[in-house]
Parts: sequence; structure tokens; C-alpha cells
Amino acid sequence: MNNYGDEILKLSNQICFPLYATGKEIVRRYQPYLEKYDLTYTQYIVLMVLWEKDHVSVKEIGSHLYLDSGTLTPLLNKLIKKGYIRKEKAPRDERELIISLTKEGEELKKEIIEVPPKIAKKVKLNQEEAKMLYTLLYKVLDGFKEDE
Amino acid sequence: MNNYGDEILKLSNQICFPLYATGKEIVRRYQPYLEKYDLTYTQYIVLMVLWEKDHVSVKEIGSHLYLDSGTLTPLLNKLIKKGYIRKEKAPRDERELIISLTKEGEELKKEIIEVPPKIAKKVKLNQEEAKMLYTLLYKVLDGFKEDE
DNA sequence: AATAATTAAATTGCATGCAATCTAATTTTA
DNA sequence: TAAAATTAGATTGCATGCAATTTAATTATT
Repeated sequence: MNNYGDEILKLSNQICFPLYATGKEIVRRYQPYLEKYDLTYTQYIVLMVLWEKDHVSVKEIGSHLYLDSGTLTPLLNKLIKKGYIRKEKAPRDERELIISLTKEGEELKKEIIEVPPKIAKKVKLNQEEAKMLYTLLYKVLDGFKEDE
Repeated sequence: MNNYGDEILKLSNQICFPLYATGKEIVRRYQPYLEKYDLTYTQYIVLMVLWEKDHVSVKEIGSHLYLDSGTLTPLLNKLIKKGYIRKEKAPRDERELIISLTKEGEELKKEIIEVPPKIAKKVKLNQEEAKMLYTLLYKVLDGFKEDE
């Protein structure tokens, strides 16, 4: 038989593994560069959210990063202990925790911009390919979002 | 001010973040379908390797899946406990462990083919897009391999 | 207003995932 | 061939990542 549907099915199936593997490799490749700042990849992307928009709730961080409180709560506590962020209850809604950058957390941004280019160099895609990959990945992510 | 550095650090400008996020989502989406077979995603892909080629070493499984012994050793022990695989020392080289499917492990293959189509349906890409994504992901993975 | 439903974050428990180190077996080399 | 180097797996320790549950605060309902 091997019709059109079968082909898509096979390909989609084959796509899951490289997605999983590449995601994992990204984290692994970042680690040595972040070590210098005593950060893990996940801690780094939490800070990226805050550098873009400070004073956000745990919920909002989670929805940007596809992470839940089970992951974020202990991770945020570690970032507090490292002195990069601070948390306080939202005055309007005491269920919410507002996360903010400390001065140290803000300063870190200036130093850490040296890191992404180093990883970029290892991702051997030209600009066009990178753009295509970016588009396709968000298509998958958005498609997932649809059916939940 | 919004200078060059700011742009670099924006989540939306990074190819790494969607790679990380999509990989994570893949695992998460698989989980509910694999639960029925008492398998996790990682255990499932280990079995996939074996379904394709039985009697392989831990090392070989790891190189296919980008996993090391620190991950595989306990995971393989769980699969043994579940009765899907078995391990024995390689007679030629006693450092090597040869992993093989049990009858139960082989049979599982026939049932589990129902799972990938369910995930495939959630990955909302057409054939051309899927093919492109596949190519780009392996380009990234192969590029990583180069510089190690 | 009192109760029910919902929501944000914390907690618990389990399964990775990986760096670093260790042990035993095999190869290389001096 | 004896010592050194390498290699395959196991172990340890730490950091996610997520489902499920709990707790506290807020909102919706009656």
C-alpha cells in the first residue's frame, strides 16, 4: 500500500527522535559556557525571560518556557540563593509570586551575551536554514498547543 | 536603548530555545500513550533500537541515542525488571554487555506500532515540511558531532 | 454572604541526563 | 612481556522535568 498517509506517518515518526536528541544536545552544549556563570541552561533561559521583561509571575515564566511549578519552584530558589533574582508576593493577588532581577542578575546580562554566538557557531546552519528550522519548530510547538 | 546585545538575548531570536522546548514536548506528548505499556519515552527508544537490530552493546545503544552509561545502566535494569530485555557479557570482550530482546520485548513491537501514528497526528506538518525539518535537525546533530 | 469552583505555587515521587570518577578488561607500547 | 594507556560499564551526585496532590487565595454561584 504505502500511500501518502503512510509516508507522512513514517516521517513524522522519524522526526520525533531527532527533535528529542537535538534538544538534549543543545542543553549539553550550552553547559560548559554557562558553567563560568554558575548557571545551568534552564536557569539561563529563566533569566532570559526576565531580561526581556522583569517582574513576572512564576506562571508567566512557565508559559514562556513550557515549564511547570514543579520544575520552576526549586530552580527559582536556586537563582535566589545565587543572588540573581528575588521573589515577592503580588500585592493584588497573594497567590502569585512576582520574580524580579537583582542588580547582580541585571549585570549578568551584559556578560552573558558572549555565550549565544559561541553556540551559534557550532550550529552549522546558514541564515536561511536557521530561519526555516525556526519556523518549522514553532509550527510544531504551536500545533501541540492547539490540541490541549 | 535596545541595542545589539538585547536582540541576541531575546528568546524569540534564538534557535536553541525552540529546539530545547520542542524536544521536551515530544517526550511529554509520548508519555500518555506509552503509559499503557509501562514505558517511558527513553525506554521506548531503547527498545526501538533493539527492534531494528537485536543483540547490541550498551555503547552502541548509547551512540544511537546520544545517551551515556550513566543514563542507560539504570534504564536497562528497569527494562530487564519489566521483562523486555536481557543482558549478558560479550564472550569476546568481557567489558561489553550485549543487550537482547526477550520474547515479551519482541512481542511488544507489534502492539506498540499503534503509538507513533497518534503522535504523528499531533505534529501538524505536511510531508514537505516534515522532510525539511528532518534534514535540518540532522544537519544540526551532525554539525555537533563534527566538533567533538 | 456562604459554598463551590478555580487558580497559583509548593510539594512529592519518579525517571531521566550528564559530568566525573571508579573498576575491570583489553590494547598498546616501551 | 610488564607497565601504561585505553575502553566499556557502573556508580555518584546534582539538576531537571513532569504528573499528581496539596495548600492558600480568589472568583463564581446560589
